[in-house]
Amino acid sequence: MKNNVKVARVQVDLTQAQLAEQVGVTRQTISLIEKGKYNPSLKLCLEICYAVQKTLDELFWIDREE
Amino acid sequence: MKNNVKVARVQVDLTQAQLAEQVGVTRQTISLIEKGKYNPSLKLCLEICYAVQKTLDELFWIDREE
DNA sequence: GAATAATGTAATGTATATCTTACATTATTC
DNA sequence: GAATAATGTAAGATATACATTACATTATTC
Repeated sequence: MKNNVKVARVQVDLTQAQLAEQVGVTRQTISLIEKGKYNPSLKLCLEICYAVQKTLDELFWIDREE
Repeated sequence: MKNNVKVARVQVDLTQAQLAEQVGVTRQTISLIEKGKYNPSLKLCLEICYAVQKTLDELFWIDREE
């Protein structure tokens, strides 16, 4: 499972801490999601999409190779 | 938070039990997700998309009215 | 290059997604 | 309409997303 959260976050000029605050989680949670170490909840994914102005499909996908 | 899982599942002619087996969870989990009583993990959402041949954006969205 | 901001990550605690088992209700089939 | 399939849901157990606190490392700014 992979994601584009980091790229999208930088594109809207947010730090991890700022994104975290906007979506209502801690900075650590954002960090772990960007690193692919968490399997985030749908609700959090949708909040992130809203904050970075992307769709679910643009941000998240299954990488069936790994 | 709302979803179209039930409609999409019926469209591909699967029962809750069949979809559950395909995505590797129990029937109860599918039932609760369709009812909107769970906030499923991204991984499970992606598995469901694959099974019912829909994209994340087609199946899941935030309903900001409720 | 020193100060500061941003990010990585570890330990421990909590909330909740999901499982297991079980039974009740509703829809479908003969 | 009786039998069966499909679905709803409840109780208790387990795994893990996420919080909290804290510190280390890396990037940025003056």
